[in-house]
Amino acid sequence: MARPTIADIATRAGVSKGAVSFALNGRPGVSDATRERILKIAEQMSWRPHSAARALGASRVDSVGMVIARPARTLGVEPFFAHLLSGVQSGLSAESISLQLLIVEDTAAEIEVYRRWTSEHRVDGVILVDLTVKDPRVDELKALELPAVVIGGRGGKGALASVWADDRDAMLSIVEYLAALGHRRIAHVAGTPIFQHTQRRIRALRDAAPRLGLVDAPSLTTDFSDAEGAAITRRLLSQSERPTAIVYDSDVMAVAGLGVAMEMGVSVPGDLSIVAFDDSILTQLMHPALTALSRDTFEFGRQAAEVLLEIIADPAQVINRRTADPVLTVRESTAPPGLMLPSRPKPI
Amino acid sequence: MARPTIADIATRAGVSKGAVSFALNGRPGVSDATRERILKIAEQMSWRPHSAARALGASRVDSVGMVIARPARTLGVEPFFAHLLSGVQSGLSAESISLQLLIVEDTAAEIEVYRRWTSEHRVDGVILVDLTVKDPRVDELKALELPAVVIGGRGGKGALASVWADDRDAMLSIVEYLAALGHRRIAHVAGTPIFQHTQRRIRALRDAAPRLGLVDAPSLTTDFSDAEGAAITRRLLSQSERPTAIVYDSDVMAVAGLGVAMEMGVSVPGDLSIVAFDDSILTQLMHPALTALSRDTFEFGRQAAEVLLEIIADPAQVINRRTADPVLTVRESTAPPGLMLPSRPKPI
DNA sequence: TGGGTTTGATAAACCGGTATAGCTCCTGCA
DNA sequence: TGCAGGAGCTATACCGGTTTATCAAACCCA
Repeated sequence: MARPTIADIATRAGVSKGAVSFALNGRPGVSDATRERILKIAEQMSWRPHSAARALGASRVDSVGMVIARPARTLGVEPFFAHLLSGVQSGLSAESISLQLLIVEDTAAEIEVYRRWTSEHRVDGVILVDLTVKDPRVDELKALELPAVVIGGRGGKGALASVWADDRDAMLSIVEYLAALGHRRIAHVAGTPIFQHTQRRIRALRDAAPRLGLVDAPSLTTDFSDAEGAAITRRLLSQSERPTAIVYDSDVMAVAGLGVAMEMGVSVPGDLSIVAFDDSILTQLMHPALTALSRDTFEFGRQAAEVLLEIIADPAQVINRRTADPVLTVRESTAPPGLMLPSRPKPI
Repeated sequence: MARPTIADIATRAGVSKGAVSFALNGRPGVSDATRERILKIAEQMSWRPHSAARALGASRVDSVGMVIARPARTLGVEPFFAHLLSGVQSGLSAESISLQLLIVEDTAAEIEVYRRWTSEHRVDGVILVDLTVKDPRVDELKALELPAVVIGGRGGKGALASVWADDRDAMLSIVEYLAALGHRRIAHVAGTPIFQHTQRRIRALRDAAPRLGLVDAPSLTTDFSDAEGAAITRRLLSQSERPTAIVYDSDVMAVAGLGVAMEMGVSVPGDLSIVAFDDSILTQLMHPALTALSRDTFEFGRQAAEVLLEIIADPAQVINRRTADPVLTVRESTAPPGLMLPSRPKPI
């Protein structure tokens, strides 16, 4: 009882292969009665298209790819990718398109993968993350004519399709809140400057500083690691004029920063307010729980998938879709500067 | 300049398609001289096999699948999957086999995916994680005749291939260490009892308790969430006879437990030692840093991929490969019970 | 020197679909 | 009544590889 093919269905229904193909794909060429009959037989024999056969004839593969170029050890901690992935899949599953995921070490390897995928016809399109300034992947993908969607960053003049949230607004919502609390010395422990989103956040803070009357608003870049996050925090808190609030570009760095504050006897949020530019279970596990910017990452992924399918259907168009704005979830790590706290039982 | 096919190579080399196929696949049927010539031309034209065409003729697809059945929100925090994935990929990339990843909500959906993959010929085999007792997936995969490897749990009588580490030994190494420090009241905040590894850990502790002279060694099951981890810890620490050490089945729960201890004024490791049955950046970020059991998850994944490829090559065999034993990484959260600590600057 | 085996290569079938040219009715309209 | 046009279907080519049957030439040994 091997898997049935459309030929089997054809004999059983007493029609030709072509008729079966028409019926199964909802194309004209067969009467409604015949179509009905064929569909029923296909159902009975539990027929499923052989993906390779279909991919060979037509040129679509019903599969899209996503490559993440980061060393594995920095991956798992952030729920970002897990949520993004589920979102992407939920967007794809409607059309029962499958997803190829690859984790590689660097961008060079990533580009190599795109080349291979294209020449082997393994994917119909790809989803890009972590867009850098002057990202070489953009040109490469254009050259390969491989449909692509950029997550989190306008495709720019190069004009790949994109799905993005407004980093600028997000940063503003954080610093405006801190300024409203009375903070004037706000530091920003940023990520790697090669990422476009890092750049946008830095610029947003710099631009807003005068308007909000901030005395000092330095952005200090890091490699996103907990170690550098801690080191920079240590430096900031050792200055004679300490910041009264620090914004971290990731939850991991924020947690590391909190640890440093504790270790130095700086009370949070009494002496220092902390905000994480990314929410996760991590921020909630801490004592005090960290105020964080929550983004709907799942939805982000879902929309990216949706846009990619549209692009694949019609590669001529360029779609730039803006997703819901991130919202600031205020928890226990932010307060007016210098606030005397009612004694909590040993804050940690 | 469309992608070259073997027909193009054949004309250019002045031979038949068949000869080209033989040459490119290193099979006998062509002379060394001709083979050489064909390979050079293929190289020049930068030929790559069309994956669909190859999959159609032969029956392999050069692609394996992995389905993770967990709600997305519990995923990302643990680096487990990220490391596992990279490991799997490193094992596959040698043979340039691609990986299909799917995150679904439950086992029913997972089984549905296996059925679909099989009937659509999308994968040559699959990798299973989170084996439960009486796991329905085992029978299903046998029925589908889909090659499979179980990660972290012997295939059992059902006899799927497997790659496993010794949970029993791992648990023993933890409790023997704690017992050696002098602990006699050790509690175990376990995961979900439906998982085989949870069962094995519980049994290991129960069996070892008398030998180690443990007064009390309860295993309390949870859903692996930080909330339940915290709740159980609260209950344990409210008893008149508190445990002096707690072993947590995951790093997230251990962190939540640490938070509860702090909140209740129980000093760690002075009054309570904490061990996490899984290591990650989380455990290192805490103050005190948590003693944890480190497993080489990457290697785990790599070996699983390796075994899967062997199984695919020869489905008759059953491989059960044991990986390197996990090791206990001692940090700051464990000490002899009742130890007076030299004052640390505000331990958190 | 002749029959049998080995070597190197070819032509053609095949995998399971899709696309298309073409054929046979049937209908409608002049 | 004759014919254009369309609906409904069949036959067949095709996608890009792999595999098999076949065959000619070379080789081997008695």
